[in-house]
Amino acid sequence: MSKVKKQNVDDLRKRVKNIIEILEREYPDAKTALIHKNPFQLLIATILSAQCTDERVNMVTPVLFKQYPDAKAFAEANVSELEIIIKSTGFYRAKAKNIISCCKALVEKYSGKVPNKIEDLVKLPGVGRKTANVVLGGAFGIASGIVVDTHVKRLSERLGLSNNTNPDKIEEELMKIIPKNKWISFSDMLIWHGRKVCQARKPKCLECSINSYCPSFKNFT
DNA sequence: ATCCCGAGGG
DNA sequence: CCCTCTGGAT
Repeated sequence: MSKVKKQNVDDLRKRVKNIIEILEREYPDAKTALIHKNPFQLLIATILSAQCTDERVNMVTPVLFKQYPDAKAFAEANVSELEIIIKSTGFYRAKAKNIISCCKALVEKYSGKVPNKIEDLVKLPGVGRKTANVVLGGAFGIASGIVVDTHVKRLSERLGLSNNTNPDKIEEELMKIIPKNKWISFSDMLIWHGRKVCQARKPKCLECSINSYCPSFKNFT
């Protein structure tokens, strides 16, 4: 690694440390917005959350889990009945298909229990790194990586923490500059901040608590 | 019109 | 790398 690059990484680490300190005060109980601590329910809720708000996911999950309490029940579910229940979360056909095949795999390979290793989770149908990291962090408390969703992606770019567009590359870069004990809370804080302040369209830069650390501040004011 | 706590497939 | 899948909120 070149000297210049190492210096950049050190600067980034310092800047991230300050950003994290401010956000921790602003969002003291940053944790997953999906209300399920149970690994299985968190997994299903996270699959449902693609391109859809957590409020809407939390709207359907009570009836969903009453109807299908475990992986076995989902594995044997009727596709169109499942589709009707999750319709309001969008992408419902793909999600229903993914959830059923995911649960079939859980029943066959893991006797219905959610594995706690990222290599295993990512192999499940419909589960990518984002979903896997949410489940590992939210339900198992394991910092196996960093959740990169559209909010984390957008804020990382605006804050100058990563120049990449590929979520896997962004995760890789973030892991280098963020202390491991902040991996789980970091994404949640960015997601909260991304929804409340640093929105995609009209970011509220003037009321942003970390604007002095943001290279994009001038672009929006 | 445009965006939302994505993943699979070409 | 791109595209598609979907309803709902703003």
